[in-house]
Amino acid sequence: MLDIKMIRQQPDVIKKRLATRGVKEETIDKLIEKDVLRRKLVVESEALKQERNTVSEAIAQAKRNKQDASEQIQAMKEVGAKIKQLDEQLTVIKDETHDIAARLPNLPNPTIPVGADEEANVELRKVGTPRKFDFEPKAHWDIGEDLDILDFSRAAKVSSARFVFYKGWGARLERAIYNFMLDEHAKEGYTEIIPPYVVNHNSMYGTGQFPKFTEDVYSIKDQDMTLIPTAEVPLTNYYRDEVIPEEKLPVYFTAMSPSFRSEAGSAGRDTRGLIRLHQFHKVEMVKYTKPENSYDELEKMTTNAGNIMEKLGLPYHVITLSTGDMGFSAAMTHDLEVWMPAQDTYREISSCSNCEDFQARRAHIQYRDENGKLQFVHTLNGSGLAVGRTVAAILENYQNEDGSVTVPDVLVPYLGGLKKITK
RNA sequence: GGAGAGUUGGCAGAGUGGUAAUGCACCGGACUCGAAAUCCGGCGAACCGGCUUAUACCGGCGCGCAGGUUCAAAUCCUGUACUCUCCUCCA
Repeated sequence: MLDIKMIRQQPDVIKKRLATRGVKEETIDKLIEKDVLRRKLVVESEALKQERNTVSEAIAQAKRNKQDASEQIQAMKEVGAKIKQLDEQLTVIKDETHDIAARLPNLPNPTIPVGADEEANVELRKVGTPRKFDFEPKAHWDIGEDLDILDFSRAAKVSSARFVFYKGWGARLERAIYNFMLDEHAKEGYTEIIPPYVVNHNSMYGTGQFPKFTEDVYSIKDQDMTLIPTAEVPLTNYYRDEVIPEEKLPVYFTAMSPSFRSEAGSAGRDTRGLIRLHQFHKVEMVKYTKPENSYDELEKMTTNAGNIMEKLGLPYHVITLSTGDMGFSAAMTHDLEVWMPAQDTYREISSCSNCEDFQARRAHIQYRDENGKLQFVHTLNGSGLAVGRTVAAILENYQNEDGSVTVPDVLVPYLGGLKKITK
């Protein structure tokens, strides 16, 4: 949520910056127009309420003195009716204002590339060198099915397309990977959390998924319950409606959780393999920081995600997303993309974002500064990493010509000493 | 699933229709070499608006949330969320 006072004070600046994210100027004009009307109604209503309070006090006084107050009571009846009418108008205009404001994306950080889509993203750095294969590398879904460690067709039978059974060493590999990731994050000072995987509407609103993106998630019918699309939701809402003691900041959380996504609108994309499923595991990192530290913390978080890949020996690069490619709540996002040999390209495996005070404002997450004033914290979130995509990357990058897959050294202890997955 | 109790500042806690006590904490002052104790005064109810460069000031709102009754609601009525206790069930 953006600060309405800021929009009121510098509408042109806001329009210009939000235009880079596809927000029309008319939307802001409409918002401001409604805000003007809202404040006009507030002033009118409050003036009448003040009168009512004053006269009511006089009525109370008269009653105590056993005097007649019927004239004043009669007058207040009319005032009361007028107030009711104004407040009804006010409720409508408030809802309308909120509907617009709640759907405005965050202001992009001024330093990020401006562009309509991923074409404008900028590569920050490249880490590791893609391996040269002296045979034709197979896609991870073929490797997984040949080794009988991934089963997509039975998942389609039991559930639907875009689900998978991990089996045997496949399941074991998935578990090894997220245990490894959680252990690494613990070393960096993140507190491990196992959050609820189902959350209420307020939580979805707090992180910015609702009201705009209800189509992208699975909600339970007739209940205020939604399957989390990412652990970011419970982790960031942990401190919703709270004032965090200053000395606790920054707060670092990490959690492994399933993520559920309806993938509405992505029909036909990544239809095979582990890349785009309705349910996948992800190790998430979330931070609450003071405003002045949030960008340093974003760099650190991006490094934390990158370190996982380096330890796993996976080549990757880091990009900064352009204004048009960024998620709704983010002010700046670094994506980490892992090298996928069979597709001969980099694919997103992590996304680290600084939301500044956008989510904190929605979710009312504050701290008291040295002057005792309430300030919104900054919130950050990042994947560290998407586990299914990590499995895919390992299968493809570590495959051997005979169809076996070498286990990355750091995972060997997590797989009971196994060094190679074979048939 | 059934029954009951509860939800009021940072914390504790009073308030059965007349417009949110009190204590602790916090801030200021007195006393003191200084501190503690004591005394005096004050702030403080996530918020919104007016006037402002900003404070200050003024007003509204505000007693879990949403409605209703009333000139007037923490208080009465309806619905609902959550917490706790007991019963039932359960990994």
